[in-house]
Amino acid sequence: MSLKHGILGLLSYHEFSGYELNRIFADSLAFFWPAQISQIYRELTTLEKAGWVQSRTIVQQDHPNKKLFRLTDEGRQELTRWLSVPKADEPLSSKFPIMLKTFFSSDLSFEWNLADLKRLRQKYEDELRRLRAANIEKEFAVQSVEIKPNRALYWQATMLFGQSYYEMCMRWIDSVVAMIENQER
Amino acid sequence: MSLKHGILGLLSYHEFSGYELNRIFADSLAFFWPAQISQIYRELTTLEKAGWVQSRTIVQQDHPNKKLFRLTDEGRQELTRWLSVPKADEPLSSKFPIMLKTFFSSDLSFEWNLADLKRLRQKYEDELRRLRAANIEKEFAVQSVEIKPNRALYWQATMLFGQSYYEMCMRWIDSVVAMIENQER
DNA sequence: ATCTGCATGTAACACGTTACATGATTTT
DNA sequence: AAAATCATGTAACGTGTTACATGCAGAT
Repeated sequence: MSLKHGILGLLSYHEFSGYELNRIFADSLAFFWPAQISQIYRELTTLEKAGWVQSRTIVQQDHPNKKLFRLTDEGRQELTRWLSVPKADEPLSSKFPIMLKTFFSSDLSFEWNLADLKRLRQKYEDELRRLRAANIEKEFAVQSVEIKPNRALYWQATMLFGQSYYEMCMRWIDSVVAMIENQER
Repeated sequence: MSLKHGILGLLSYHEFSGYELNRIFADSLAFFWPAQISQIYRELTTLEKAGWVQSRTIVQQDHPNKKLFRLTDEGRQELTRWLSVPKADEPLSSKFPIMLKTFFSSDLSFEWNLADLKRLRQKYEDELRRLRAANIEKEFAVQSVEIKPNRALYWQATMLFGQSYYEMCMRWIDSVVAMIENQER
């Protein structure tokens, strides 16, 4: 029930095509809301049927034509309604595939699990570096979105979450490695 | 692609009915893999068609009959195959609905957001308490699952993750509250 | 009397993923 | 010459959610 609202949120900043929305998702929202471009296109048609967005076609000569979507008044109302639902009412935790595997990891050897966790730690480290280097404000500026200080504040808050999350995951791996090494003796 | 494997994993411990599997999911795996009972039933029929599990019906007099599922050799192979795929190959981050909302929170007032974050913090605190009080080993013992020390080790690892996650979320809220209060002045 | 627990499921819908199709332009 | 970028989408399948149906036993 939320890719729809992510799209409404972005369209509340500016008019975008499906293709542009996909870029923004990949650049700025992917950490907490990965999205496929095909799904974005589908949701856009659903949103238009619902009357929450409206499209107009821009004819281009050097590139294929594009369809720009803008938020309608009803769409803006729906966005505000969604935002007004307390965060505490959302399901707190989603799915953590890595934990599901960890839960059943006793089937494999200690050595294998230690090596596997090491690789995973490296991947978290890489992702953390990528996140720290990311610059949402710049990316939005490229898309000619106005950077109001309040907006930037909440963008930064989500970036902070991403970094805290990866750091926590790395500390968790260190603890588990210690637990395994203790058990081994 | 993973509820299937969660079920295979549990059936590698012991024979269970759909109803029992649902209990175990709710008691022990819900934090990192919430599951609906209707979906569990559906996956069980899919798994049986695939030849990964096999059922037998237990006739009962005081209660409705029940269908116990056991892992086949092919099922065990599939479980091992899945476990052997490096964790680093899994998608690192899933969806965080709370972050999606946070990202677009500039539409609402500082006061509203502060109050909303406060409520959310309380909810994390409650969940953390619940998790700390949970005792997977006991719950499995009730289901007559053998508690091998290696199993218990990885169960604990996932519990540790849950706790670290909630603690991190609470610290994150504290930081964001401070950010908002700084901006306000 | 009403609710909870035991036990199994179906149906409809919503959301997510993967693969495929098209075709010009621009960069490597 | 090959790959990436711009741009839109469809089809099929897989996964997840919500609502509904059934019915007995035991506890409040």
